[in-house]
Amino acid sequence: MNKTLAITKAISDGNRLRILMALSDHRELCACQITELLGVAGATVSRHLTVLNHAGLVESRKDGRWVNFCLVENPEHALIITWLRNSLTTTTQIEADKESLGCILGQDPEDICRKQRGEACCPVKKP
Amino acid sequence: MNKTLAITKAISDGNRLRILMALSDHRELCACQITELLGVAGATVSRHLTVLNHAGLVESRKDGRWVNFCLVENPEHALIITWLRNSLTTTTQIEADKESLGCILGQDPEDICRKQRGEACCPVKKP
DNA sequence: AGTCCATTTAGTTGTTTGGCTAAATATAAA
DNA sequence: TTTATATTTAGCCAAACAACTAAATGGACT
Repeated sequence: MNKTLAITKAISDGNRLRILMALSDHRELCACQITELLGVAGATVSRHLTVLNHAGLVESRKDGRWVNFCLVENPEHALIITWLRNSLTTTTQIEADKESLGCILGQDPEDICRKQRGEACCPVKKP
Repeated sequence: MNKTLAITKAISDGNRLRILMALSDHRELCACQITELLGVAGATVSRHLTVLNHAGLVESRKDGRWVNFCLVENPEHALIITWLRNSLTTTTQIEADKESLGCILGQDPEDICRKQRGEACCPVKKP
C-alpha cells in the first residue's frame, strides 16, 4: 500500500498538481521555469519535485547547471494522470497556468533566473 | 481545483483507502463494521467517513440507530476508483482486510458493538 | 417520560507538511 | 583556480492532520 500512498500523497497538494499538469502539456520543463510558474521559493519547488520523483511520477535529466523534469511514462500511472487531466483542465488555476507557461517558454531561462534572484532583466509579460 | 484536491486529499490516507476498498467489495457497510475492520476509535472512523463524504466519494443511509455507507456511483470518479483497485488489490493490507471482512460480515452487528464498548461479545450470565 | 446505545462533534495532543531563508553542492565560465 | 549560479539540503516555524477521550445527538425501546 505504501507505493500507492506515495502517489496519492504526492497528488494531494495544489502546487504539485500544477506541476503535473504543466509537465503533461510540455514534455520537459526546467526547475526555474516551474519556480516561475508557481511563484514560490526555488527551494520549495525542489522539495515538491523530490516528492513527485519519489512517488515515481516525475524524473529529471541534468543538463549542465540546469535540471529538466518530465513525467514518467508508466502504464500503471496512465489512469491517474488521465483522471487528473480530466478533472483539472477546465479549472481557472490550470487554465491561467497554461497561459503563463506560454509566456515563460518565450523567455530565456537565464533571464528567468536573473529575475528570480532579484536582478533587473528584460521586460516581463504577465497575463 | 478545490474539488479535485478534496478527492486527492481524501485518498491520501491509508485508513481511508482501506475504507474505500472495503466498500468497493461490499456494497454497503455500517460504521461499526468499518470501525471493527480498521481497529481505531469509532470517532476516528466517523471523521474519516466525513472526509470521504465531503469529497463526494461516499454516501450514507440512516437505518434507525445504524448508519450504512456506500460508494457514490459517479462516472467522474470511475477512473480513480479503478486505479485504486488496480493498485491496491494485491497489497497485503487490503488482502488481509478482505479476509477480516469475511469474519465481520458473519457476525451480528449488535455483537460487534458490544465488543467495541468492552463487553463480552457472547454475553455471559452474571451471578 | 426515561433509558440505552450507535454515531457524531468538541477539545486535546503529537506528528506531518508546506512554506521560508541560509548554507551546501555541483557545474560553467573566466 | 576562482567566481558565478542553478539546484538541493538543512533548519526553522506555523498550519493541517490523525489519533484519542469525553460530551452531545438522535433514534428505538420499555
